[in-house]
Amino acid sequence: MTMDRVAARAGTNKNAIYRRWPHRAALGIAAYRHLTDAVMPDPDTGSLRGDALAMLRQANETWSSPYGAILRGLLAAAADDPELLTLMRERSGADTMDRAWLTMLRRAAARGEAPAAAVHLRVATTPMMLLRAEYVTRGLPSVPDQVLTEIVDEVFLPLVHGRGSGRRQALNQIENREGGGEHAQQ
Amino acid sequence: MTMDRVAARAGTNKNAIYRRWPHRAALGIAAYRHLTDAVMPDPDTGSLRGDALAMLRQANETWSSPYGAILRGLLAAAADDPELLTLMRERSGADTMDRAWLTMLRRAAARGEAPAAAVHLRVATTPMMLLRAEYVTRGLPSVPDQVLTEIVDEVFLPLVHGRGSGRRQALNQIENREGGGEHAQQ
DNA sequence: CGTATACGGTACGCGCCGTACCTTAAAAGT
DNA sequence: ACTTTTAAGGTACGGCGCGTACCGTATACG
Repeated sequence: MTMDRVAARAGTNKNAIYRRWPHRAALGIAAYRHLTDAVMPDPDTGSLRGDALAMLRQANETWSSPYGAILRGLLAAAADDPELLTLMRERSGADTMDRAWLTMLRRAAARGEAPAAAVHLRVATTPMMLLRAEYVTRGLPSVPDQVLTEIVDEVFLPLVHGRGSGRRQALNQIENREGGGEHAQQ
Repeated sequence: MTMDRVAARAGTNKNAIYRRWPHRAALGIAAYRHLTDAVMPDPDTGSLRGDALAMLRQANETWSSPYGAILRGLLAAAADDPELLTLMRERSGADTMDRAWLTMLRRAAARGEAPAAAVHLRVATTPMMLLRAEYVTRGLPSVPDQVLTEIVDEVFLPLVHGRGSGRRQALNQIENREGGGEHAQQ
């Protein structure tokens, strides 16, 4: 993903590219938008598990594609540039993704498949966060499907059902929060 | 984190550094080891919540330090080099960390604070994975303490208690696995 | 037909990595 | 005490990649 290569691949030279995009990063963001605008179909398979797996599989496929490779490299290059990172996140449709997960949870709650307390942003974003972290720790462009099912079956679904379904942990959390909550920030 | 700067800061020049470490990455790995060897005290606060928070806080502090900044930059630079990444992970004591989380869960299970089914690698690694993903999505340098408590209270503890505590989701998962398990890989 | 705007091409400066060559000081051997 | 081996510091270079400046050329507009 060098500018020279991009230019060569486009049949021209760097100059034409720098006329349209100020930075290398801007080009990457544009590529990302172009990539994400195409897809993201808000799956509705009828079960929470099916929806979650569909989302994860689609995301995994996206990030494994050649575009994804470019994206990952670009993201890595921008790791030390906070403002660039926020720009990428803003324009990347990441919160569109989060909203999709939330509506997915709402549908599940409406079906009685999940407690209402599971409709929570932190819960909704957890699977994608885990997938992202998996990308970071592995060097690989693709995550095996087994990992995706494990994220869903061993973490996401137990988490969804663990929230609000018991009174024991609710009490636990309340009484423990007394001792830990006021550390908030330093 | 340029080699010239490192050399200048060490009061010498690049040459001496390249005599000891073959790559820039090797230097970073050494720095990481030097960093992680010092700490990691396997906290035992008496409650699962306290232990988890202690681990997360300590990790957050570590990654926010100047060393952490170097590490993050280095990790970003190595994002497209799988063999280097595995080398970093092998020598980084990441699985030491995972083991610490597992023993933490075992202690909690022994105290009756968590079901035995919660002693699971995927569960144990989840909080650190979430923290890592938080670092990726934010520009960092540091994650506010509120996020850490949210990871623990909204995800980790419900997840721990959600596993094995109910028979409904167990059945759910079994019957659903019929329809999804054999997708394994493509 | 002259002019303005956009495009293609070459070349350059800067920063950084990694290496090669040279000089100098300390350690080891005789 | 003198020589030789070894380790260290210093300078310079080649390569790569980003971003910019300068130059030539084609197409649109008055």
